[in-house]
Amino acid sequence: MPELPEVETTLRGIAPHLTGHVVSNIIIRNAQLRWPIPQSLPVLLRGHRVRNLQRRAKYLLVHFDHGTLILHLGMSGSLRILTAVTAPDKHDHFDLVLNNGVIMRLRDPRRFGAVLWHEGEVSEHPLLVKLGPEPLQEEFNGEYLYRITRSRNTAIKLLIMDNHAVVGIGNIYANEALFRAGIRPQLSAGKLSRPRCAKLVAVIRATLSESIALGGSSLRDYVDSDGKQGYFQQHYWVYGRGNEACKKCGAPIRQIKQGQRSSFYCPICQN
DNA sequence: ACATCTACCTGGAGGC
DNA sequence: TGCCTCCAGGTAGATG
Repeated sequence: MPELPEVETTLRGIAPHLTGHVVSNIIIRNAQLRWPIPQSLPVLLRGHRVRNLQRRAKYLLVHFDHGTLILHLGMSGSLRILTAVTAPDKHDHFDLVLNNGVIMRLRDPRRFGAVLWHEGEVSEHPLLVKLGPEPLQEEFNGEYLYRITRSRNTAIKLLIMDNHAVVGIGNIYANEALFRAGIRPQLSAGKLSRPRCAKLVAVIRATLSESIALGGSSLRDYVDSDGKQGYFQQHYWVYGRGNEACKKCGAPIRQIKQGQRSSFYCPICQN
C-alpha cells in the first residue's frame, strides 16, 4: 500500500506529464471514495492549466491558478499515466484528461482514497491544517521528538504513526524503523531518552529515503505511474515476518497487536 | 488533552 | 468448487 515513499514516487512519476498542460476533461466513473468526488470537478477544471504538483504527508496536491486538486491513495490506490485511450478496469474510478491526450487514471479497489477540490490556501484545508511536520524536513529532529513525547504514555509505535506528531509513517515503516533503532514498539513514548529520540529520527529518515531511492513501494497491489511494481518489500527486517528468524540474531520475530494493527519486533534486538 | 475504538472497503488467503 | 471467516490498511470522527 502506498506509504510516503510510494506517494513521493508517484508524484515524481506523474508530475512531468501534468505540469503546464491544460485539462480537457474529467471522468468520474465511481464518485464513492472515502468522501464523494465533487461532481462539479469537470466544470471547475476544464480549460485550466496545471501549474505544479506537490506532496504533503500522503496527499498529492495538483495546483491550478484557482485552486488545488487534493488526491489521496488510501491503502490500495494508484495513479497511472496513459498515453492512449485504454479501456478502464473495474476499479478505475477517476480520469484527468489533458489536451495533449495524456490521461492520469486513478485505480483504487478498496476506495479508501480521496479526490477533493479546495480553493484558497491548501494548507488550511481541514484535512491538512492539523498535520505534523514532514519526516524528511529539518523541523522533525531529535529535539522535537523528545519534546513532544514528554509525559506521553502512548506506545512509541502509535505515536510515530500519529499524523499530528509526524506525517507519512504507516505500519510498515513504523515497524521497520523501530527495529533499526533497536526500540520495542510498545515502549512508552515518554520513556525514550534524548539520544534514542535522535536515533529514531535518524532511522526514520534513512528508511524513508532509501525506499524513495529504490522507487518506492510495499504492497503487491501498489503499481507506480509507469505500471511497474516496486520492490522495497524484499528488504523488510521484521514486517510480516512473525515467528521467522531475526535477520540479525536469529531469534523468532514476535507479532503483537497495537491499536488493532499488527506490530512485529525482535525480542533480543529491540528493548 | 489524551487515550481508545470504530467505520469505511475489497480481495486474497486459509479452513472446511 | 464454493462458502465462510479473517486479515490488511490510513485516518477521521466518535467516545471514554
